[in-house]
Formats: sequence, C-alpha cells, structure tokens
Amino acid sequence: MQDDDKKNDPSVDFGVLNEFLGYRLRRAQMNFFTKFNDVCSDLGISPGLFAVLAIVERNPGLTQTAVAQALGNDRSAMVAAVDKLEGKNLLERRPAKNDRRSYALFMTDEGQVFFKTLCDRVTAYENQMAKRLQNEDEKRWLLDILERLAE
Amino acid sequence: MQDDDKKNDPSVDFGVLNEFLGYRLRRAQMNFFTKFNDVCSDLGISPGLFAVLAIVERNPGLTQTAVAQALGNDRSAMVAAVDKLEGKNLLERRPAKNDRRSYALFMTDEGQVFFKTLCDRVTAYENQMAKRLQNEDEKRWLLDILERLAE
DNA sequence: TATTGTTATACTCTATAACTATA
DNA sequence: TATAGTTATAGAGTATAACAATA
Repeated sequence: MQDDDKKNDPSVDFGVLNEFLGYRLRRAQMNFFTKFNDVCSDLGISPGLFAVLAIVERNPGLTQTAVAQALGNDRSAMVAAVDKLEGKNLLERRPAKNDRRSYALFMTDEGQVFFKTLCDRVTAYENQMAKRLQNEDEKRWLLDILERLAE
Repeated sequence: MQDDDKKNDPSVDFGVLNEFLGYRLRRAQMNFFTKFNDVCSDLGISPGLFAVLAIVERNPGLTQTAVAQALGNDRSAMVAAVDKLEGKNLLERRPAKNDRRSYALFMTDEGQVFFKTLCDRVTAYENQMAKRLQNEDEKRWLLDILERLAE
C-alpha cells in the first residue's frame, strides 16, 4: 500500500448509504468510539462507564434507575456498570434516605480525581476531532443538530 | 406522567456529556438505529444487513472481504451476514473468476425488488428525520461534516 | 399494585485466532 | 508466504422476564 488507501477506496460506490444520515452517523460514532478506547481503555473505562461517571459526578445521590433513564438504557444494565465502578473505588452505593429499596450513588474522592484525568484525556481527543470543524460556532450548531436528531 | 417527560428531565445535569461530540453522536445514532428497526425489523433486515445489500447492489461482483473493508468491519462477520441474505434469496455467492478462494457477490432479481422496498421505507423515515434540519443545504453540510468525522 | 435492585438469560454485534484451500 | 472464506470462541452491549424487598 504505497500511495493509495483502501479505507477510501474510490472504486467502491456507497450509493444511498452516503445520503443516509443513519449510516453516516454510525460511521462517525464508531470512529469516536474507537478513539475513546484508544485513549481510555488502559484505565478500564468504556464510553458507557464514562457516561455513568459523568452523570453521578454532576448529580450526586441519584438512584441507579434514574441514571439509567437519563442515559436511555435499561436499569438492569446498571448493576454490572455500578459493580465495576464501585470495584474500582470510583463511586459508591449508599442506602437511599426515604426508600429502602434503592441506593443513592455518589463519587468517592478517588473517583473525583480519576474523573478529572478521564475528562482531560477525552477532552483532548474531542478537541483534536473538533479541529475538523470550521470554528466554535460550527461545533455549537452541530451539537444542537445532534440533540434534535436524538429524540 | 401528565405533562412532564422523564426523557427530558431538566433535573438531571449532563455536564460534559452535552459538550462531547462522541456522546451526542451516540445518542443520535441510537435513535436512528431504533427507528430503522421499527421500520424494517418485520423484514428481518438490520442496519448492518442493509449496508451489505446497498454495497452489493451498487458494486456487483465484489468479494466478501472487499465488502467488509468498505463497511469497516472484519471479514469473519460477513459469513453470517451473507448466509442470512443468501438464505432470504436476496443475494448469492458465485465463484470468483480468477481466484478460486473467493466468492463474488451478486443481488438476485428478488433482491433487487426487495431492496427497493427497503429503500423506500428507510428513505421515508430519513426524510421524516431530516425535517428537523432547516433545509437541503443544511443536510448536505451535516453529511459532509459526518464524513469528515468518520476518518 | 407498583417500583427498586437484582439475577438469569438470550440475542446481537464485534473481534481474534486458527484452519483449509488456494494464490 | 500470503490471502479468502470459514469456524469456534469470547467479549461487549443490550433487552426481557421474573423474583424479593419495599413502597
């Protein structure tokens, strides 16, 4: 492979795929997913675990179900996620005050420090990717569009 | 749930997640994925299978490995995919001319008709989603940005 | 009756390694 | 040696159903 790049093979016609937002979103998201893992997998943090940490950090005391609803996945998936994060001593379950069925989730001190490291790494590669946008306004606009397409 | 919508619960602060393209891309893509399945799952076609059909339709005779490379996934994943699509009589493996190791993939006549139905359905919901964009120029621009973010 | 966390389970998607038959 | 298709396998991610404790 001297000069040509098979990933951009011009001999393959993508047809309607190139016109479909769904496909283009998937390819872009897969790329971000891969880069996230390049940057964070040595810390044992996947994009999904990062999202849980981000929610708990900004909303201490939320229940597992509340976090699951915020992130748009099933509450049963939270068990393994919180188990992992608690096992790494990044957050902890505390008994909820007025409901003995549920736990309230909080970050540990160690979790706070760890999350800052994570954010620095993720922010660095996010900024790297954002350089492909023209300017800050364009990023704002893209984030706004993506939010509208997520409902 | 009378007037309020838990999916947009204003009491949950998403913090940095709202600023990260990776997270916003994922949420938007998940939404498209769900809607795709709403529209096509009765036909037994997932987004991944649709992509294979789209590539073969526009590039008859490609090998399995070439399709896998175009779509950015491993060639081992193509086996089950092509098995399914061949089982539905939508495409077929033919012995490649100059290489007895590989198959060339072609759409069947039934596949051609079926793919048109699929495209109609997917295009309909794509257009529905595109209404959230201002105009055709904005969609062009978004597709262009997504392509740049996919590398 | 309904809800929380949990478990068991299953299904999809994806990637890796090894095998075979070819090149 | 290298490559195409295949197989086995394993790891995520995700969803459903059911259960015990609690509301």
